[in-house]
Amino acid sequence: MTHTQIRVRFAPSPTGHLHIGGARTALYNWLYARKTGGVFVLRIEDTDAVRSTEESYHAIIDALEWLGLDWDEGPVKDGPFGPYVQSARQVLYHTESQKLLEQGMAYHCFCTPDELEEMRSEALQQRESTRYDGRCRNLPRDEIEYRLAKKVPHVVRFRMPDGETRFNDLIRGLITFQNKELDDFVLVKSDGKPTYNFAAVVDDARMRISHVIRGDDHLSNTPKQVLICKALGYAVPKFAHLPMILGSDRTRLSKRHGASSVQEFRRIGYLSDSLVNYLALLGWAYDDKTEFFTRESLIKKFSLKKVSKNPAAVDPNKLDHIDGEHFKRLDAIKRVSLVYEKLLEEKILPAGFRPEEWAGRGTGNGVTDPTLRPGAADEAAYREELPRLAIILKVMGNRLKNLKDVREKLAYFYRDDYPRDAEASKTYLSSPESAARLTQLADRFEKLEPFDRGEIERTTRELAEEEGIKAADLIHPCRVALTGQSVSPDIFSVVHLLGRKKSVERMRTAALESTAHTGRDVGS
RNA sequence: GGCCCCUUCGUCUAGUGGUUUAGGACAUAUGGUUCUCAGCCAUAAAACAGGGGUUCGACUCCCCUAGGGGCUACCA
Repeated sequence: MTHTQIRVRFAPSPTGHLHIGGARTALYNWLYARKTGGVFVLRIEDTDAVRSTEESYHAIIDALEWLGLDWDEGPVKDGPFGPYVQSARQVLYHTESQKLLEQGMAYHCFCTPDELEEMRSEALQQRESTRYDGRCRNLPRDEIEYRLAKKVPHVVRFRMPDGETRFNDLIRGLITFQNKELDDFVLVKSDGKPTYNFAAVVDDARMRISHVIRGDDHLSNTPKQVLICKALGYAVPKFAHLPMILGSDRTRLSKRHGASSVQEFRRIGYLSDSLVNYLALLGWAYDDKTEFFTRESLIKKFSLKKVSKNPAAVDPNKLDHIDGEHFKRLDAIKRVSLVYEKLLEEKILPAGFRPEEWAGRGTGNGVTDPTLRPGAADEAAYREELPRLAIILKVMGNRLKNLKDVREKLAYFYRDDYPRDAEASKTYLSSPESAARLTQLADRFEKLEPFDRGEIERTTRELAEEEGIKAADLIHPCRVALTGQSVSPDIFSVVHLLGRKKSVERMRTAALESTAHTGRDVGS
């Protein structure tokens, strides 16, 4: 075994979804391992029997896989230092705690939770420290044997030595704690399970972890862990404590802050590449310019030395921007299939959607692919719609910045119950003139041959000129009639993509509604 | 309360004693282009928490104060 091999780990507890704070910790560990040619270990810390769930375990595994953070050793992918789930390592914690007990570095404590609670509230009242007072520290040997034999519930506590404990944090430098500030903390709970501090140290040592990279909420636990290491004769790993990630209001991340789990970001439609890129930037920067990174470029550029010390607040705007950058760079095929999936997920694509009804053959719009099989089953719907969707995306251009906006920006291409902006209708569809113009324009579209973008524009401008009005006076009502919004891509392309049938239909409906609203006949 | 950590534009950050009138990005505002929007181009506003030192010189080093965060569980 090489002693220089770098081994890092991500050790989540399966008590909920993977938070973006945890995701960032996992990412930095992964990056460090990949950068140094080291090993990335995944370990599940499920010593809290009450809060750990199978569901959370799967959620975390899924999230890591989605982020592309593959581990070299861990659940699913076994390695030489397994098992990698703490509940399966019970014997080990037991033997290690026995060692400590035998050497007198730990002791049995029979205090009940009630006693401890009393101790604590008393200390609080006297405005004293709430540390354990050590009343079981020096129980007579036979007394201990007796209670143990009688199976009196007990825990194992660490016998805190005098002196001070220091360690050199890779990000924060030398940190010193006075041991008397730490108390005789619990190593083994009364159910026989190890506490976090104990299990983590034992596993880190047995798994040969060389660098512990984790959130800075663990900074205060570190001296305890160093002390356990020393008591057990383990080599002390190097530590790197990452700054915390805060909500946009700079308080601790919680449900109030909207999306905070990887799973939610995924559901909203962020690309995993984007989340990885954004998370990397939360607490780390390569230089004063570069902010677009792929996993590969991050591996090249990442360095623990450049990790910042101060907590970072999540900025949804910046995430959106980064996401847009990645979305923009997607190749066309990939983008089309991602958007198609999103359309399905969002249930925008109605079951049994038939492209030809919208812009299909015979409308002369040239959108359909002649190689497509007619009457295809639903599974083939994708293949059928693909060419049209590709053109929709091309026409949308950079207006569709990400997957997140698919619902809002693409619905009118796929269904008739797309959202309508009341303000837009009021502005462009409420006058008698607009109804009349829509009708005139629809009449022309009905007869237009060929029905392509160029002809659509030509006839629209022609009508405007004949009527002595600006083209915009035709364009705006038409846009609202077709899309329900006052913003859209190039309107002639939209008419073309929607097809003659749908376009004319929507324009006539809008004209009718407009007439109904004004309450009188607007015929010539 | 005790201990530990942190403090550059609204946000993420660059900056490691002089090259700085403190740079970039997001967001914001204004103008140009256009059928709207987006985009693109140009421009603007925006920060070294406060106070003491050290030094010829401090955003950079030290101390204090303030603010924020963490730990102080038989949670992790």
